[in-house]
Amino acid sequence: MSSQYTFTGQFTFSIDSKNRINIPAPLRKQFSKKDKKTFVVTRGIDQCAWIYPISEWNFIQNELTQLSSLSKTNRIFLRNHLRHANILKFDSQGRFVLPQSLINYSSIDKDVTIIGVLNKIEIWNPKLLQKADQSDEIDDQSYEELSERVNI
Amino acid sequence: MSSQYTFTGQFTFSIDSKNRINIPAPLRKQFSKKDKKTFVVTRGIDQCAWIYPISEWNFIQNELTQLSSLSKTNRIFLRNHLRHANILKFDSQGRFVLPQSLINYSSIDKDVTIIGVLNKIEIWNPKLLQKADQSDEIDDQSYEELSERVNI
DNA sequence: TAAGATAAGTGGTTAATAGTGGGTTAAATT
DNA sequence: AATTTAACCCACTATTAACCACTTATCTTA
Repeated sequence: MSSQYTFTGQFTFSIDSKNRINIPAPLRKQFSKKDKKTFVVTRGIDQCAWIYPISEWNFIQNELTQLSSLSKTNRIFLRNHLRHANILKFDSQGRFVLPQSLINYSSIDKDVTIIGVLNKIEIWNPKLLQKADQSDEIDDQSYEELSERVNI
Repeated sequence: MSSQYTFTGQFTFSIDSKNRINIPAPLRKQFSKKDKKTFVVTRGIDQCAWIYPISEWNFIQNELTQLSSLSKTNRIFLRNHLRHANILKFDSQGRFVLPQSLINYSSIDKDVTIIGVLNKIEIWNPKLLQKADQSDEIDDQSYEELSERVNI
């Protein structure tokens, strides 16, 4: 099953004095009626926050139940991915308050860069994203491997 | 599956004070009804912007959904390819506004050269395209390799 | 070939929406 | 009860998107 969400694009907004962040309108508009402005914010694997519409999150949760807790890797993975998940809604203006723990985790200060990555939305400190841009290069070998899976 | 689009030709237009670019009528006319004037503009691999009709883009996007975000290479790849993708429509006159980030990326100033390249349309700064023409030559060896894949 | 008609490219104006800031009330916590 | 926190509402401004208008080019038909 593939996602109904296809978030794309990049936006730089500011976080206000009440820790509210506006979801860019083009992304917000994609939210289906059934998801009712409800989503999950959690830690990204990189130093950013991830947002999943609730139906996407439920789907991921389903996959996670397949992982046996007998494996240590699985236990750690499950713990770290579930404990930081917050179920939230955005308000009538399309904003939500980013929990302090995630502000700390992703070192967010005043400005945030919001990017659409298919089934999720990422919230970054612009400077950290820029740094990641520079350091995270894909080597030729990896490109070769990707080219066998994706035809662009 | 092969594309329904076969864009060809070259056109030089101007970008106006509101960053609008006109899609040349011969290219525009090819847009199918189901795509409803909707397309994606994103970074080209060379220093230009790429336009995909939405159905073409969806096909690419489908392949991208197969990549798990647990892989670091995948995360970087997905981020960098999706963040610059803007879903747009052209207006009743057949124009669209080129996002500032892409204007910067492709160093577009006043005039643009628009060329059809099968399933996508490329937007260039005329000077850069000319420069690419001169420097990007295909050597005999590469032509030999191509000849085994394409029968012209 | 000329004239009219149609379409294409370009420019500007107006109306709607998006982003941002702040205040008020309700809820929760201590 | 007092203080803090969160939800809700209202308002301002800048940007964007829809609309209208004009000029140039192309096509058609007499």
